[in-house]
Amino acid sequence: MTPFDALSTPLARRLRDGLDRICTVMRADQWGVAEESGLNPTQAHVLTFVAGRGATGMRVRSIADHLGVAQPTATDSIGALVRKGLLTKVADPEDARAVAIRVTPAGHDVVRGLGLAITSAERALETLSMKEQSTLLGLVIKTIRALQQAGAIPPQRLCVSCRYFRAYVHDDEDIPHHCALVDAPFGGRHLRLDCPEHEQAEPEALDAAWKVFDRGADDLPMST
Amino acid sequence: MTPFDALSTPLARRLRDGLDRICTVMRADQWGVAEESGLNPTQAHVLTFVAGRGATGMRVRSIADHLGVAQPTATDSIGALVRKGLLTKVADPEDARAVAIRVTPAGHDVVRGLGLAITSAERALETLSMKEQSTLLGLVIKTIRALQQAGAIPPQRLCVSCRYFRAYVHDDEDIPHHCALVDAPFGGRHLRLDCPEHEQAEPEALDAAWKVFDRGADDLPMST
DNA sequence: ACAAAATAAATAGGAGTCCTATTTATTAAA
DNA sequence: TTTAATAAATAGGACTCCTATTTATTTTGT
Repeated sequence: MTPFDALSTPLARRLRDGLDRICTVMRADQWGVAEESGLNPTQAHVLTFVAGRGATGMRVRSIADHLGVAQPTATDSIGALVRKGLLTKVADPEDARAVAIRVTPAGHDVVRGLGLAITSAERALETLSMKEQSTLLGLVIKTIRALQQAGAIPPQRLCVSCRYFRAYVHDDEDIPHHCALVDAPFGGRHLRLDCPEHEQAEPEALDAAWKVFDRGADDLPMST
Repeated sequence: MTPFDALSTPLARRLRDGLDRICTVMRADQWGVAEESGLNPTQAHVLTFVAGRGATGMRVRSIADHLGVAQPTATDSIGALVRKGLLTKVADPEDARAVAIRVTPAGHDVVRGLGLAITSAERALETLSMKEQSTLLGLVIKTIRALQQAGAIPPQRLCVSCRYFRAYVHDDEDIPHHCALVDAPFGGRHLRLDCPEHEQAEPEALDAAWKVFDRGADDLPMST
């Protein structure tokens, strides 16, 4: 039918390479943003991660896993942040081998500053239509799920893997989902990738939820 | 209607953060792949970039721009690759200030090896349906265009910006586009992000092509 | 033609990433 | 309890990545 099927690189490969291009920009963006706070991208990443989760203190290991780097690398970056007074390390009461890493007040200030920046990647994504953005979000979430299932990244706090999530339970196609925690309907464009209120659903429930989500997103009839 | 519109982070921001998660995996992937060849991700990136374009020799500046790093950083990495015998630097005949950087035969061998690896990101993308992958490709391309227009990345050799590209000229919805260079129809799933045969279209033609592409991808009638 | 401005790349200098391998504690298991 | 597994730190080394500056050329404006 067309010679392209045979000749071109596999679709998934091209997709990966395309995402890689976007990643390049994001790295460069991050230097710009982080630098204003006297940090580099890795430090900024560590700091915001701990700020987002570590009210009670994070372990070195989970920080390393989240960043996708070796544990000594995380130790390095945490050290740099401790030196700058943005993180503290205290003994973990539950395990004498471990440390609990927390953000200092100064650290929280920096995190706030980092959050204000709008990067060129974000601006580029804003040029897509709402519908496109929301489609893209769905596809990104599915990709993250696959990565999670493959063990390539630690579990994320996704709406779709939450016990309070109910996929496609409303007729309104604009906001077909429901969050049982706040007891409100919402739509694909509202799906979160890292919800603080997330509570992991049971495996069977999770499977079922994903199935509904998969079916719904692809080719749902346009009404009811 | 739903409290989520008011409460949640902007869609583009969540999208960026989601892509960021995928980037993290890709960085980690790249360590694994590159390391087998005795390289690190940056070196692998430089090497494949030069191999893909630099038959006649690349400038330090374009390599730096492609990687999104400062020029001295590119000098560093090029130096590491020259030391390893994978790149060579020769005086540029057109400009005595510049150098032409080329891949050595040993370098080409390494590039071949790098290309064989299948990363976990690629595998994750393969779990999406063909339709989803091809939708995602379209959205990635649009995002790259926006980044290009904002000057955040140098021009890519995209089908859609090529003078041989004809968007939506065929009735067959599976392969609606046409490449005038090879004179064959092809579909969204075949779109390239870095085609060696690419020739930049004139600005007005480009605008027109993008317009057709934009309209087509979003909500084209299902037949004819 | 010629000083001034712009450009190509290298250098200097320094903080910090990132790795593997190993060591030091502590906790869990056989 | 030995033995294993785990949490984190250390050691050591190659390189990334930055800003600022320097050294050559080219390009421009007069």
